Amino acid sequence: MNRVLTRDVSKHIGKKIKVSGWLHKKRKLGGLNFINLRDRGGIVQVLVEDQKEMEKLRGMQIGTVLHIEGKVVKDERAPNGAEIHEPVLQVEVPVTEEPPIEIDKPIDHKPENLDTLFEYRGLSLRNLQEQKVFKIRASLLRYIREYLTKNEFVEIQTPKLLAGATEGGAEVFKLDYFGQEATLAQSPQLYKQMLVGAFERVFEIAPAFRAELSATTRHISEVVMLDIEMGFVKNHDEVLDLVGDLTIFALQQVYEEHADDLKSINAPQLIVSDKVPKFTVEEIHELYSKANKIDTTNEKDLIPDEERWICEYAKKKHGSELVYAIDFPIEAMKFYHKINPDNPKTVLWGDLLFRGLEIATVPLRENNHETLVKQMKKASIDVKHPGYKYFLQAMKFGLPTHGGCGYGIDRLVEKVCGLKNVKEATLFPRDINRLSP
RNA sequence: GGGCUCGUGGUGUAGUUCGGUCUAACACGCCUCCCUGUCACGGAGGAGAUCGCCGGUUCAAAUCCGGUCGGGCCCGCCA
Repeated sequence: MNRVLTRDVSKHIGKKIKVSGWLHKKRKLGGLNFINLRDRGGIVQVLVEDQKEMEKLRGMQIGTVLHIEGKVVKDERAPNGAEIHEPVLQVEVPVTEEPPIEIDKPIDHKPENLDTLFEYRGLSLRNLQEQKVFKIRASLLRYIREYLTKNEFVEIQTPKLLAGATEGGAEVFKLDYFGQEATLAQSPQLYKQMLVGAFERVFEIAPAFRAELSATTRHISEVVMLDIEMGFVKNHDEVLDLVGDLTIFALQQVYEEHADDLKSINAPQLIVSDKVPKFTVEEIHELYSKANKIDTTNEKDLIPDEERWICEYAKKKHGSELVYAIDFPIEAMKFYHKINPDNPKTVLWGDLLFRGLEIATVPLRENNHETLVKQMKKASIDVKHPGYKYFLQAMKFGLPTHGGCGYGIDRLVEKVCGLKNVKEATLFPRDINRLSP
């Protein structure tokens, strides 16, 4: 007999079917017993009246792998209007050990208890509520791919084992590579720029490794980044708008497809407008300083509280939970950024913020070989180092005006699902204290 | 790198302020039994913790002190 998925059971009323899955819940009421069976499609209720059949489940814990044959009966009292009667149970994998955490009820996500959640991650993901986050994550990535592919971006994969650091700034992991020192890529930055010379438009969804000693709710040491790079752009706004439109599209699609899931995990309602509103860093400093009586006008970057504040501001005044901070001061620039020709104290660089958190950086690149070399020397970078040599080679042989983004997928999922810690949006998070599971 | 916090059965917590009736309580889970419409089922009973670890103070330590290990949060930095 062919297997029927639990979500399709109600289509077989009156027929005998077979379902396979995991024992999810036992409710014994004496002569009448209910068990729930979980498979990839959800849950089905099985009514077990035969004591001999029920005996097969004595000592069997949640997670026991079962095959059940029985008759589908329509009944208003059953969770989906139908359930399985007169079942014959076959235990494929008996589970006799009590699960260390509960998986049939919502799992506590208090910060101090997240460690337990991750210690038993393989089991906690069997919880239906936990799974929703990762189904939503998968859908987000699907819609992002869909949008970019439609706009003629080529999906690429760049090496993660590198001969040197790709950028300044973030700390990198060092490792032994056949006797030579190698690093783990903290971003595909220079590779994706090189590939603009070949494909014009590229994107990559891949892990990036950050060795920073940051223990906060928004840092993990292995992150999944969406990197986009596009050539022949007219100006910075074109790049900002593409990344903004992409985000609005993916969010709207996911909120439509997963409306029930998002509601059940208490995700906030989505508020977005047609375009992501933009504020210069200077404007944000002024607005924030005025509203909060704290002077941030001398900060080179936004402080975390400003990021939260401007998001609230944009939501109230512009009906958008997405907001751009643009024109960062030159003190914070990286060597490959393009200085703003209209205001040389600033860089053509925007940060995309969502629900109080920086989720992407969206700059324009310096594509003049000579200017770039100057900027690298100013940043004390060895232009002959193998980590930069080939990047400069591509630059020398013609890269058009281009820009793109580094986009934190984990952070996006966190905020979409209304979670409080980026680790909760990651299947197996890596942080300064955790390298397994 | 800096600062602040927490550690009690399998899980989540109470108790720690002010040491003593803590012989450590509650909920969930687990075990046995009862229960014919449960769906966070209900009821009766039961097992399970030397209170992270080491040392100190004291007649007496889950509780106070020191060290150590393991978490969490914030800042810096970043996605």
